[in-house]
Amino acid sequence: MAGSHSKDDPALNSATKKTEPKYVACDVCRLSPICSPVNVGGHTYDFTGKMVNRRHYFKKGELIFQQGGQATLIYAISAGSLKLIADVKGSERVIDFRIPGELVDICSLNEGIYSYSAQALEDIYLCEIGKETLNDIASQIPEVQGRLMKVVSQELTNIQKSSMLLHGNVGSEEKIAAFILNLAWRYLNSGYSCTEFKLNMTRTDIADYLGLSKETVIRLFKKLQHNNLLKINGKKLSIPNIDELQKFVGIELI
Amino acid sequence: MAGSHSKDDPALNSATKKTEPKYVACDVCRLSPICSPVNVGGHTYDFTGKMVNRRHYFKKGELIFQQGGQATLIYAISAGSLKLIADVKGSERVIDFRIPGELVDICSLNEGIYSYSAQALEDIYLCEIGKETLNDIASQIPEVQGRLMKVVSQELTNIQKSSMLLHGNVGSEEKIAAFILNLAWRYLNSGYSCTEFKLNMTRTDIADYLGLSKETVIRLFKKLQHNNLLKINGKKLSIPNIDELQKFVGIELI
DNA sequence: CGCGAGATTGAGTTCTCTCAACTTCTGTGG
DNA sequence: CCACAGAAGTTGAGAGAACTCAATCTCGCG
Repeated sequence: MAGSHSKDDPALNSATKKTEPKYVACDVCRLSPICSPVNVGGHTYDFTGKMVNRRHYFKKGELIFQQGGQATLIYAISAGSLKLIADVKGSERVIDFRIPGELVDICSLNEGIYSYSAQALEDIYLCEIGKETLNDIASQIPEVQGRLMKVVSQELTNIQKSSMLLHGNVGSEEKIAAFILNLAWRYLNSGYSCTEFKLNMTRTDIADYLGLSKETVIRLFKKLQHNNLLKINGKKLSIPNIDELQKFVGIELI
Repeated sequence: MAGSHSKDDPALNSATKKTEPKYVACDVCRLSPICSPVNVGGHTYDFTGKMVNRRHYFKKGELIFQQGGQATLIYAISAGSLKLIADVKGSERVIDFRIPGELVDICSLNEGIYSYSAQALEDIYLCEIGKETLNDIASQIPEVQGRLMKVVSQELTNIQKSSMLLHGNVGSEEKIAAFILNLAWRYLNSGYSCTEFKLNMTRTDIADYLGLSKETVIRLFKKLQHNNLLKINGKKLSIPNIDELQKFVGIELI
């Protein structure tokens, strides 16, 4: 019964076909203020050609950048999703995930090196912006500076909100629910359905991200499903009643 | 044997005497770029008088601002420390702590309302900046805009680093160690000793912040002390070997 | 079709929480 | 300065949650 209508839903289906992925619309991308033309002294300029490399393709499993490497580019996801991972005591730890429309690592703006690695969870397309060029243009054109400011402070708010959500919950069941709610919220921000989307990461990734074992994640998914807070079928997830989920998590996000 | 040299250590002793607290130096404050005079067209202007209210006093336990309230001011701590708390499912949850030199809630820059409350952990002094005025001046003077950008993106990096540190650890013992390491790093950033400082918050606050019970926090403190990673005496804390602690946590921060 | 990664399930162990008693610290009023 | 009350910190014991280990199942891909 499920899946009949999922063929055209980009959230469920991004880049699964090898041919042409569903790119996210530029106007939901967090970088869109930067990519829009600028009006200076009555003339309109488009700087993006100088610094934006659009839709760079990366294969599933490929590393986009590596922890410790020189940070010269800023990435935004056009299609597909990825995970951020860091080496902690010799083993890999999942720091976060990124979905279409989101920035990958805005922190690198004022950091010289990447503090984690980014790995494609599926075939993805990224827009890349040269950090140096962006900073140069921003320092010369106040309008761009202002927009960049908007982008960064919006990102700050998002990170803070996510962190509060995941951090504030004691029980593991609530933690997982909060994780899903956070994802839902982010899909909504990128113009997708917030009640039905695909979990592109493995259970192990989720477990690692939340600091739980994969078995616990599986069992709590089942428990949440039993309590009618989630419906999960493999990687397909849907939220029957988002208000119930929010009540359970204890935070009004959507 | 302890305490003989602690009388003049501001980290150990901020605002414990009722008379005059040890204010943090302006040049370690995260807002100092904003408070410094600006050069415009060959002339030097100091806007701070227009928008900065210096060293506003708050009593221990007092609320600086409240979750849901209108965010009109941005705060930086001049002396003392505070906790950020939010209401989750009817009960109070500790979101984070702030120490001298740090900004209290830079997120409110582009949010209309506070997403949590701030409560003084001891008698504190705060510098307040009017949000509106700051935004106005920033939009008119590129130099200020650029500095504000610097402040915000630095804050973004800090939050991200803290979140990564606390989020990335599986075991509770490592979680607490990471919390202490994070505090140490922040005290260092504010010009204090990173190996010896005071825990101004209660054990319950720490437990709440980390999602543990207060009993577990106490027991794990004891365990960490037994393993020579920490020395704890009431609220006084010292780190015998910070490299050992970092190795234990698995992240090189200092 | 078979391989391998990922997902699932069960059983036993370990860790953390809860509850309750008790001690210590702190601030206030006499 | 002392006594007292309330808050914070500490400790122990039993219950519950999450982890580990191991076996099995499923699905996508070559």
